[in-house]
Amino acid sequence: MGPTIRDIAKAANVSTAAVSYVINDKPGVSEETRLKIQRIMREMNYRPNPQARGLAAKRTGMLGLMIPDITDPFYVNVVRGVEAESNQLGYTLTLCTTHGDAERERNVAGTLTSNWVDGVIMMAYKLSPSELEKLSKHKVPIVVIDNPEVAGLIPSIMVNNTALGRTATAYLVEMGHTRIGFIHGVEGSNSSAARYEGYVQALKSHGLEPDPDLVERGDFSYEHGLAAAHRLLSLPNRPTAIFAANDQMAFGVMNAATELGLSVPEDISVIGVDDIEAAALVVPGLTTMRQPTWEIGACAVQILERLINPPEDSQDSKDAQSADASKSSVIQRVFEAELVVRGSCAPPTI
Amino acid sequence: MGPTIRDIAKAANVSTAAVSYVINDKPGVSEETRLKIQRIMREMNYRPNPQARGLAAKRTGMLGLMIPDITDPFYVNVVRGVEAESNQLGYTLTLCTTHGDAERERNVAGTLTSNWVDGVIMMAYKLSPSELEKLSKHKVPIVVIDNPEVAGLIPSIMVNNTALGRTATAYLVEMGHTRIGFIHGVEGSNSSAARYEGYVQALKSHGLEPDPDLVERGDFSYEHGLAAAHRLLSLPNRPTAIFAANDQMAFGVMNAATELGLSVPEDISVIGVDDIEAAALVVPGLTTMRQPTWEIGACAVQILERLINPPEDSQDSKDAQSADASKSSVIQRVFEAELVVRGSCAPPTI
DNA sequence: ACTTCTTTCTTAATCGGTTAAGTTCTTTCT
DNA sequence: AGAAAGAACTTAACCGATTAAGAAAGAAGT
Repeated sequence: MGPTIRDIAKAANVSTAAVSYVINDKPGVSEETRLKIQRIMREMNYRPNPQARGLAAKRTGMLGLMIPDITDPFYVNVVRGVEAESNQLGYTLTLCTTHGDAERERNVAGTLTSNWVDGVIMMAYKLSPSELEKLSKHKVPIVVIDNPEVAGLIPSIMVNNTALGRTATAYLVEMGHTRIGFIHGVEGSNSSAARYEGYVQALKSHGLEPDPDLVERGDFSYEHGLAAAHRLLSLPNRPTAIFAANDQMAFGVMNAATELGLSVPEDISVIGVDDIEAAALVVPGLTTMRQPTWEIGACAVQILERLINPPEDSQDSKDAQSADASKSSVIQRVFEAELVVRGSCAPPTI
Repeated sequence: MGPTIRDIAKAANVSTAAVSYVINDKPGVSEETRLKIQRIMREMNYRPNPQARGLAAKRTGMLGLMIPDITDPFYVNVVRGVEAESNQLGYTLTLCTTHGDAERERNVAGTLTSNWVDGVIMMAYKLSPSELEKLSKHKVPIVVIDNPEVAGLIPSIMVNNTALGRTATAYLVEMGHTRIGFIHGVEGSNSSAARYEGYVQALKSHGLEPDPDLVERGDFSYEHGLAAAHRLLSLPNRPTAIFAANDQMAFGVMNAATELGLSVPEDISVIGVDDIEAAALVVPGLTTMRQPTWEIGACAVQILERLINPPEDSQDSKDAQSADASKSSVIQRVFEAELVVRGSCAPPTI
C-alpha cells in the first residue's frame, strides 16, 4: 500500500489537516511548510486515496458515461470527445455499456445516479422520459445526449436530424435526382424518424412528391441495408439515388448495386450518415453526413461541469430553493451535421 | 442523498453491522431478520456507497482498463470482452485511454495502480518493461495484453503473431502464389515484427526464398498501405499477393490496385489482419486474420479475478512470503488467430 | 500595555461503510 | 443441572481523507 496522509504528516512533522490543505491548494499554510510538504509528497510518491476523498468531500472526480454499444462508431466518437474534455477538467471516466437492454439501462442508471460519480452522461434509449426525469431529481446531475423526448426536461444535447435529412436530400435533388429512396433505421428510432422528416421536407420544398414506394425500413445493419436496397433497385422504376439512415446500410446499398450489376455513382448515387471509418476506405468513397460527435461529447462534459460547480453568481440559491432556477431553463444544445462529399454521388444518367 | 446504512439499521431496528452482513451475504443473521432488512433496503431504495465500501473493505469492485486508442477496432473489441466478463463477475470498469503517449501512459498507470481499483488491465506500449515491472510490485494486480517484452515477468496475454503470419502466408502459398509482398506496421511494433517473422518462416518452409524487394514498411494507416502498395504493384516483377499487417493497410492495397487498373482478387490477392467491420462490408470482402479479441478481454478479467481473489489452496502464503509463488510461474496465455476467408484472395492468374 | 486581528497551524468530528471482539440467549452435551 | 457450544446480534474501532472550530504566537491598533 502507498503512504497515507498520516504518513506524510508524520514525515513532514505537521498535522494531516495541513497536508490536506496543501493537497487541495487551500490557504492557511505558510509557503515554507507548503513547499516542504510538497517535497515529501513527491519523495514518498504519495497519491491521495480517491475513495476517502470522495467519502469526506462528497465528490469523487469521476464522471459516469452510459452508452448502448461500444462498437458503434457514433458512440465511440462521442466517447472520445467526452474523454478529452474530462481529462482537461480533471475528471476520470467510468464507462458503462448497456447493449440497448432496458433492464441494464435501468440498472446502470440507478447505480450511477444514486452514488459515487459527480455527474452522468447518458445515451439512453430504452428508459422512458418519466424514468429519466425521476433519475434527474437525484443529487447527481445528468446530461442526456440525443434523446429528443426529454429535451426541455433534462439538460440535453441533440443533433438536428431533421436538418441533416434535409441537407442530404437537398444535395441529391440539386444534383438532379428526382427519384430518391430512403432507408429507415430500426423501428422506433427517433433519429431515423427525424431524418425521414427532413427527407420529406426537402423533397416538398423542391416541388417533388414523396413516393412511399421508395421508402424502406432497415434496422441500421448492413444486412438490412442490403436487403432493402435489393428491393428498391428491383423496382420497375427504380430510384437513381438512395439516402440510407446510416453508413452501414449505405454500404449495403453499394454492395446490392454491385450485385445487381449497377455501378456507383453512375447508375445509383448513395449517401449515408455517420462517416464511419470504412466510408473513406472504399472506392468510391461514401458521401455521408458527419455528426460533430467529438464536439457533442466535449460539450456534454462542459455542461455537466457547470451543473456540478454552478457559477458563483447564483448566491441566493439557498433561499430560492433552486425551484425557479430549474424551472426557468433547462440547458439544451443542438448540433448540426455536416455533408462530407466523397465519390458515391453523381448526377443521374437516366 | 440516498439513505445510508444507518438509516436502514434504524428502520429495521437493528445495528449497522447486521445490515452490512446482509448486504454482503455473510452469516450471523437469522433468516427472518435478513428478509426484513432486505425488504427495507428495497423499500428505501438503498444502495451502498462504493466509496465507503472501498475505504473500509479495501476493495472497490472496479477494474481499470488502459488502452491506447478507443477508435482502433482491435482494442474496442478487447474492451467488449473485458466489459462482458467484468459484468459477469460484478466489477465496474474504468476506462482510460492514453493515445499512445508515454507521459499519459505513465500517469494513468500510476494513478490506477497506486489506489482505488482492484486490478488493472494494461495495453501499454510506451512503458518500458522495467517500469511495468515496478508497477506490478504494487498491491494492485496487473494483467498486460499483447506486450511480449514483459511476458514471463508480469501476467500476460498474447496473440501468437508469428503463427498468425505463418497461417496467412501459407494460405497464399498453398493457393499457388510465389511472389508475396508484405507490408509492415509502424516501426518498432512487436506484433508487426512477429507477423513478418511468420511470413518468412512460411515462405522458407515451402521452399520459397523471401525477396526483400517485396517487403515495405507502412505504419498501420490506410494512407501508408496505399503508398506501399503503389510501390509494390509498380515493380517490374510485381507480387501476385500482398499480406498487410493490418486491415486498414489492406484496404490501401485494394484501392491502390483499383487505381492501377488491377482487380482483386484476379490480378492481386490481398490479406489483412484484424477483421475490422469494413472487411465484411466491401466487395470483394477482405480475407483477413481474426484475433480472438473478445476472448482475450474476457480472459484478462478472469486472470485478474484470480489474482485479486487467489484460490483457497495457497494457505501458507503468509509464511512463504509468496516469493517462490511469484517466481514459480507468472501466468501467461497465448491466443491463436483465425483465418477468415472472404473474396480478396484467389490463385494467381499469371 | 492591553486588546484585537491575522496568520499558521492542530484537534477532532465526520463521511458510510466493514469487521473483530464482545454480549445475550438458546441449545446441546455429559 | 451445570458447562460448553452455537446462533444472532451489538459495540465500537477503523479505513483515509476533509473541514469546522479552536489554539498559539506574532503584528497592529489605540
